[in-house]
Amino acid sequence: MTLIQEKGFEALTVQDIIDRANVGRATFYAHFDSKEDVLASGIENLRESLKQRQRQALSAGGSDERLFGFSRELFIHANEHRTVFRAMVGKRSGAVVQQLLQKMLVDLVRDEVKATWAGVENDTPVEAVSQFIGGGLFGLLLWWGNGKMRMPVEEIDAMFRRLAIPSLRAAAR
Amino acid sequence: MTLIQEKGFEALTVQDIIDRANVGRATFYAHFDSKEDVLASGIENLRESLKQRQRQALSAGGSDERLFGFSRELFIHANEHRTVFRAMVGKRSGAVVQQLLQKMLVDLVRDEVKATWAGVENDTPVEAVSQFIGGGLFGLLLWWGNGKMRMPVEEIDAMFRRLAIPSLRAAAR
DNA sequence: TCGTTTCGGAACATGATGTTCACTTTCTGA
DNA sequence: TCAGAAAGTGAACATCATGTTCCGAAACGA
Repeated sequence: MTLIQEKGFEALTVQDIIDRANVGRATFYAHFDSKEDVLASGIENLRESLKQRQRQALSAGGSDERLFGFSRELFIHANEHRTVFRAMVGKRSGAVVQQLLQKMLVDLVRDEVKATWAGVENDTPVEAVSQFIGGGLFGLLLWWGNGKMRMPVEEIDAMFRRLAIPSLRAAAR
Repeated sequence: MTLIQEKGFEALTVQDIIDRANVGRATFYAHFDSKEDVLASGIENLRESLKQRQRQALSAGGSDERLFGFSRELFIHANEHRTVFRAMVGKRSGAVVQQLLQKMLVDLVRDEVKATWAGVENDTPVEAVSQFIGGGLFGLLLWWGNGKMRMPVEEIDAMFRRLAIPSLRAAAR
């Protein structure tokens, strides 16, 4: 994470990593296939952390107002770790990071959609809605993160919910 | 494009390009900075082509039903060039291509949002809505394209409109 | 403590990148 | 038509990142 903040993920090299980690080259390749692989397991941690928060939010709320309640946790999380977050999401880190992050978001959204649509009739496949809302959320997150992030968490989250929930409602029939 | 279909963009090398193009190495670097640069100008062509279609759609329609009318053109376009499209968007081509494509889509959406929101009061910045809807559209497009694309153009387009238009409506106030 | 597993790091093969250079081809306009 | 300008050619090169291999050192565990 420190290294990503310093040079961005794109410019990062395996040599940088093993130097910083005081680890031999062979050792690195015994554990990871590539720097992308390292990133993937890093993202896996993030996913777990968000999942945790999502579960909390779901069990705490439950009312209709908590639809996509995890989004608030997401924005809070991004805001708390804004230095790392902006390094990951910024121009210098490149598209690979973003792809992994988006996939993670879509997964989170899918769980939510599945949960709230249990037994509901609908015209639109769960997967399509998840891709749409997940993609939209990620777009919003990127925009927020690449700006100066001076918009408060509550506001960007409200914005997302104002955009996403009508979509979800409209897709269910 | 042919080369991307063969090996995907990621695996493509400058050597491949200049061999296929019967061009000297020095000549290549006299015109482009990198293979990404080549891709960027390729995408620029695509953007022009879509812009063209968008203008046609806007002038032809104009009614409320034509909101995001360009999306139909987009899906048609993707479907017509499905071989190239799937090569560009597929796993093998990697995240750089996708990033460029998404940026292009968000630009298209932004124009549309700006046009339909001229003078309308709204709670949500144009940019946020554009990022959300553009991101969602791209997510949908990826999902459609990476599947077998056996869902008809009309259907995926209807799906997008069913998801996006309520968002747009809800964001305007 | 001894055998097994893991680590360290140098060395190496491979392959892509981007630049330079001497040379050839193509273009252009008087 | 032709001479000078502009653009293209491809070999050669320096540089750099990747991923593998190997052997000695260290850590582990029963």
